[in-house]
Amino acid sequence: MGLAGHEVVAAVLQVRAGSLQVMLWQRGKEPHAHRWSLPGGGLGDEEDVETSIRRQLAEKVDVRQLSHVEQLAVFSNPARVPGARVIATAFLGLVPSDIDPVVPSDTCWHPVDSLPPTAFDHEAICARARNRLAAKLSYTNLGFALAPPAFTISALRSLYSAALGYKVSATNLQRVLSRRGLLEPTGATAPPGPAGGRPAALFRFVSGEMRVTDPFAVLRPPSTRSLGP
Amino acid sequence: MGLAGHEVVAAVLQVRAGSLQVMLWQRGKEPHAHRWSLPGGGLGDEEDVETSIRRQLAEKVDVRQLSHVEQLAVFSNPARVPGARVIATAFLGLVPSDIDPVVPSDTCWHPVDSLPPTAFDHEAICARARNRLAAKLSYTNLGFALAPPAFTISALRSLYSAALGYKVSATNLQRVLSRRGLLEPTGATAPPGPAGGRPAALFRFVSGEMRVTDPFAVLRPPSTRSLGP
DNA sequence: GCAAAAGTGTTCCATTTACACCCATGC
DNA sequence: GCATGGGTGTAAATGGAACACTTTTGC
Repeated sequence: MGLAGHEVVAAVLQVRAGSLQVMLWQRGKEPHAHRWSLPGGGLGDEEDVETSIRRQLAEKVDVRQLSHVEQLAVFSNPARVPGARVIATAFLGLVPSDIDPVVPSDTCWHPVDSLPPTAFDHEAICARARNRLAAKLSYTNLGFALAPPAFTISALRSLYSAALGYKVSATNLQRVLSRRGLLEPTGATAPPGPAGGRPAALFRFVSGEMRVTDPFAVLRPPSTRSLGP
Repeated sequence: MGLAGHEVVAAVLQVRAGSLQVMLWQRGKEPHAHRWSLPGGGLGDEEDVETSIRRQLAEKVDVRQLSHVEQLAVFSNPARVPGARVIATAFLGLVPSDIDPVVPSDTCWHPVDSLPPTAFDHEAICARARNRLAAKLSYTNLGFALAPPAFTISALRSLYSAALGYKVSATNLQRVLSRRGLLEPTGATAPPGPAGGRPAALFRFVSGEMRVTDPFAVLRPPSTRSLGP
């Protein structure tokens, strides 16, 4: 194993059954036996932290279809884990809602709203992940990482509502994302439900790479003429 | 020294002489002799990364008056430094424009626009620091960390212009910051210059702690009545 | 009085929200 | 036909940008 005293962990989030959930595994041994823990582990000699967390998620829990991975922060409190000192680089990982990864028997998903007893500082890491996701949904195209390849606007609305924690209007969601050029219609439609109703058009995200779409909320650079240096 | 293979470094930024500058020291020895480097060093046994970078800045370069410190990211490319592997937690540090820290003779300030040859990945870290500062000036009260205890609006305008890299209007700057409740008049005024002119009122920032002031650019929660879950 | 710098009032514009209305389908 | 969900048109509100105008000083 590579660098001693350093680990990488990830809060992998997905919207499942209408709520935002995080993947946790239950520890079998001390310390913190039976508590729930984020996946992760040591850093290899030849890998950077992002490569490492992707490898470990793929090896340990078969999460290969991450639609987005980004660094959150370093957690370095000397007492964060008992025993020899370990500092952690924490990541946010996202999985589209149509994927159901095969996970080991000690691993399952938990709503971020009601976490079971967690190990170490993993609750704080989950909270950080959640906040980062909510913030970026507002000013980037990160919705692509929660959504399947094609979706109706109302399906997208549920994803955003679950991730943000409050109801989002389908009308305005479509308008905002369309005006920013993030959505395009696939041309196909979804069949209506048993109760009838107009068939919903299917959309896709134009890009699968994260991009900032609302860079300057205020204090924009002057628009037309230069005001000088 | 504490944890092997891990260091903390900081891009300390300050607006000096109308431009945004970063504090760098010139390396005397290999590797990367004569190149310019960010201050930092190893992590002690009993300190977390933020405590560590604050200690090192205070010890090595007498920067005790940091108005703001925040984590940027971990830089972990296995080849980022020659020899034994070292990963770095990078910080952004800010110093108010009225402070002139005493720095060692090998250390000086450089405009972030025209950096000298830098060591390792320190140029990328500077770029990250700069971008973070510019972004947070727009949606937080972080201006307090660049400004002296009391200042005129046009002085504040220069600070924002230097940090953002483009001209900011004094009129709108005052309006935006006042509406958000970030500024308050001290009651005093600054004397006009030799050419005359109306004396400028002095202002201060209400808070010296960073706070997000513009949390939802779009996709706000519904305003009045709840739409249900 | 005049120039210079500071501050305010007003208008304009972009964007988002809210809501009413129209559309397409199953029964 | 009518209930049900989907989509659009449109008005209202928000908030920032631009710019003209007033205020206060030095000379």
